[in-house]
Amino acid sequence: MEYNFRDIEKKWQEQWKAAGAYKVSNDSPKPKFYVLDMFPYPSGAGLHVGHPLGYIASDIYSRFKRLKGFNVLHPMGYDAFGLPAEQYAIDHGVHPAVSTDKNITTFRRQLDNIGFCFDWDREIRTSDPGYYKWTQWIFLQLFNSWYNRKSKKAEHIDALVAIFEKEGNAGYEIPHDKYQIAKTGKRVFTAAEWAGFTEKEQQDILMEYRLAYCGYGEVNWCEALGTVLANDEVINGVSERGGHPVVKKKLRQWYLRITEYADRLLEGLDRIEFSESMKEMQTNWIGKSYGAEITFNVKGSNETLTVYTTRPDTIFGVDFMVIAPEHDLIESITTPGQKQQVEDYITYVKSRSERERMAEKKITGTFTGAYALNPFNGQEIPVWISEYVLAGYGTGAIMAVPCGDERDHKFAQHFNIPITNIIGEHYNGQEANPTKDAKLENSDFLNGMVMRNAMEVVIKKIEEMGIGVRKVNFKMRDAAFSRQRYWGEPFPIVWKNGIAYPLPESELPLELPHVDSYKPGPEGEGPLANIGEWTNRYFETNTMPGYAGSSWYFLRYMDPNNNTEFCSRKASDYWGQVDLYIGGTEHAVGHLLYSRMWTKALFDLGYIGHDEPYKKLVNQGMIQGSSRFVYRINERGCEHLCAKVLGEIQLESFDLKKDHNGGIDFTFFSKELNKTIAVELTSQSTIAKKFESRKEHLKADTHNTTLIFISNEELLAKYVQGWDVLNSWIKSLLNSEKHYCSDTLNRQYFASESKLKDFGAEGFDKLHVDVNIVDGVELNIEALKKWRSEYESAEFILEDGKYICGTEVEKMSKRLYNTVNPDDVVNKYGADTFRMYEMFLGPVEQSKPWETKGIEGVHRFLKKLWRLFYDETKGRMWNEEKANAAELKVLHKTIKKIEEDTERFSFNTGVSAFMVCVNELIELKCNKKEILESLLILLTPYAPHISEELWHLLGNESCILDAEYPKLNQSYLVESSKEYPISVNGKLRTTIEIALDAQQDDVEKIVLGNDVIQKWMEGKTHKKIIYVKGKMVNVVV
RNA sequence: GCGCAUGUGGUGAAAUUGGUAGACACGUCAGACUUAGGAUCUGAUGCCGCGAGGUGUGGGGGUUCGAGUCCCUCCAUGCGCACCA
Repeated sequence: MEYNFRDIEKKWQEQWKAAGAYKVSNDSPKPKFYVLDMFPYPSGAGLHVGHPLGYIASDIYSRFKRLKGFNVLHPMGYDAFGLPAEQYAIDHGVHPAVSTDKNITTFRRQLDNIGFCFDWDREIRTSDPGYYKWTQWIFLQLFNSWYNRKSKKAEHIDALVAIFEKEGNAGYEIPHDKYQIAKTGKRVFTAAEWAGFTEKEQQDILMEYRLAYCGYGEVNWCEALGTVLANDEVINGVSERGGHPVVKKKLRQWYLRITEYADRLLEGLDRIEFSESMKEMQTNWIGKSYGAEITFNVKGSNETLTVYTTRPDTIFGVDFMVIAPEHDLIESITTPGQKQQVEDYITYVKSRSERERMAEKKITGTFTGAYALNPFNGQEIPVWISEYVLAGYGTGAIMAVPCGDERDHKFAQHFNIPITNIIGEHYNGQEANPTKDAKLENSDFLNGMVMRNAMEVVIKKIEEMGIGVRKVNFKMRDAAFSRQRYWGEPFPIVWKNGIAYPLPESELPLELPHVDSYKPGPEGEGPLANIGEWTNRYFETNTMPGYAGSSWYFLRYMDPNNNTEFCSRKASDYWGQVDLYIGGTEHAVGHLLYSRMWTKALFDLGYIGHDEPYKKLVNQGMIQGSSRFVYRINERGCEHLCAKVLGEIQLESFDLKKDHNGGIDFTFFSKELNKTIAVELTSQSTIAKKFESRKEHLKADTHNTTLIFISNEELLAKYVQGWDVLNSWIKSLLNSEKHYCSDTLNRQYFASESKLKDFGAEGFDKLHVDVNIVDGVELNIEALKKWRSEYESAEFILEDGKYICGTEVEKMSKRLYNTVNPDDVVNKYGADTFRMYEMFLGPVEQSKPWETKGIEGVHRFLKKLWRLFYDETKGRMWNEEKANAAELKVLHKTIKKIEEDTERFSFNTGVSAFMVCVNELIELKCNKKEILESLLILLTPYAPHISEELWHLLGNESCILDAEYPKLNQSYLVESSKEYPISVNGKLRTTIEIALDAQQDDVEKIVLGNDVIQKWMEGKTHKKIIYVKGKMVNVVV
């Protein structure tokens, strides 16, 4: 009886499905455990081996917890709205719903192949109206809420209206600190004023408070494509597709007021188990800083310039100001002399994406001609514009202190702005020093004060003088929450007279209408603006962004079929937080912040009982592709090769030179033969024509020229036969009296990696080939010929009879032909092998390239395990004898290791522990059911199919998925002595077996009595002996 | 540019708390069995050296009896940076 994984896996997958083995109930006496994978987007390319990495990890953990007696929720679904489907629709005319559906079917089939324990009855899709009804509903809750800074939580907007009616907004500042009420030009109003506002005026004000609000924002607008582009679709100011110019354009956008939650998002990080780096990324993204806003007068103007600084202590080191190119003040303060320059600069900046502006190493900027005045000493400070200052952060203006800030320093050096040193010897004149511990100099009333302490003094002073305020700032901006696209959730909003009215709940879901074209609407609006029945009803034409549906999906899994609520309070109270969330770091600051904010808002409004969605986060690394390349020899390669041969022939009587007039590659004059030899290399397809026309030229020739026209193809054909063949062939052509013109097949030549040196650095084209037709690095030539018809007649320049490909680690992507389909791997080795191999590759958190080499080892392990039970020739191996101490020790060592490793997500070492265990049992010739049965339970989370099969073959009737996890018995593991490593001066010299309960004195005697140690001590006496019980001994001499 | 992560044999990696570096596999080499082997089994395998021994965790420096692990610094690679999801 052999290990027939195909039958076994098929059989159990069917039986588990029929028995509803993965069905999870919301009602169980067992403790709950919620394991979640990050929401996948079902791309058209299907799953590649990189995708399941995290799913396998979470599946193992889920099954482990289930065996440990938990009621485990482990659901799966699809983040089904998204740009790729829409782009596909634009290119191919297929409705995104249709292509998405198809993609999901493929995804599902591929997932099923791997044997996951998902409860598919709970599947959700964000594009399903039954789902997005609730996305829209939550949006309405956000729209109908405001953030009360006093109670520090979201509340219904009606409560705010009641406050306004009673007392105006004096106690509740408008969140956006620059906003002024259009009618009054002020930020504050009384109850009476409120009552006097029109509905529109009232609604405009309320919009400034809502958690989901409508405003205006700059986007990357591409006129030629008629669409808005993502930052990474813009390269060097032009669109990635088509290379059309891209400019900034203000468009009406929806936003989420996530900034109101900045402090709570920071605070919440202390209560959740994310990696430190993840918390750090979120903290940096939120970017809370403490400082001051200081207002400067502008010389000869009524305008004032307000800057935000985190270092008010450096106020006397300010040598210039830098304002963002979008800054409102530019127009009014720019002097006539600088106007043209400023305008040119702004035009340049408009073409640049924010990313480019921040990444730019080149220093750019221009002077406005204006001067700000230092409020303390009246010093004139030139005001510059530069792209490194972003309008959205702080006040969009900074005071530059070159001696303390690297970027300011570079800017000052570049534009020759004199630098004031306020930190004495801490500044070396070469580079900035951002210290806070220097004593201030050149700083008026601050002189002699340590910078750190001076901050507080300055802030107090500027507040006294009324020229500034203490200010906490956040780098985080409100989250843009709309897209000018089709394939997303429609907003349940109706616009009437410029007022946004929420659709009543009873009209949800507002379904996405059918469109015939996915082209953008007028003025940068989305495709929905093209639909009459949509615009006639004044519906919002923007749609929600990709992260809308994924911001709350973990709640829907708890209660996926609820038609009356997004998730019942009973269900969310039972399941609570996601106990384990597995996914990539790429979501660090997007999805993971947004979903945390949504959770907090829903918590504030009383819909759920917890305010952090994910208790523990494990980041899975990416599986990268290991690309393979073939090298096609090109024209330059042939020339290089020919030159090499000609050089080697070393015909002294020939004078090698380039013929510049005739376009001939090589021209020789032979004194001996008294003739000129012209060697031309060209491709077979054009050689005959060139040869004839050259012959025509020769009629008037006085140099007695012999033409040698060699095609690239023939040159390479000779090269393939060997260097000597090529060499003597060319020699014979040169010595011949006759003209020569190649006549061979037109074909491509590919050179194996080590042959490339004959063709020069640019003599070949590097082409991706499908990794699936390469065995390791050796190309399957026949498969390549079949892969592309153009390669059918290709020739290969081999090394040792093989074609060796080049390799490179890249992102795994269809485009790079380096994807490996899990279906193929599962088909060849089985799901159990695939699961264990993915884990065996290395720690889940780490990124690594996929290599199929090595999977044999894992497959071999499963076969070895199988042979402990059944042997192909000997039949049944297992017996019911009593286990001895050695066997029990192996088992319990394994129980301990597997439990620990699984619990800490160290699945790779877990797999090796199984291997060690099986190796040791084979060594002990142990086939005892008592041992093997427990081992199977341990193995179930990793390799469920083989475990279930053998479990039943041992005579069990029940399902192994709910078996009782073996209990560790420490007493089997107790040791009495240990082989200690003994070092002399830190260098390992020998090992000695010493009892574990030995005391310092005993150990010293034993060690000093050892011959090897005596030898290494070289007669010297020991200074001390370090003895760490159970670890090691070190003799210091 | 800013932020984060990662660098250990020919390869994937292990070393959980500062305590025997390279577990477990792949590959390679040698051997056994076999009509056969892309099956199975046995042994060897970081590097240098015949050996004694030396040396070795990206480079340089430091702390320590002892550093892959801690600190400083430099280098390389990968990921993210707000409309990809």
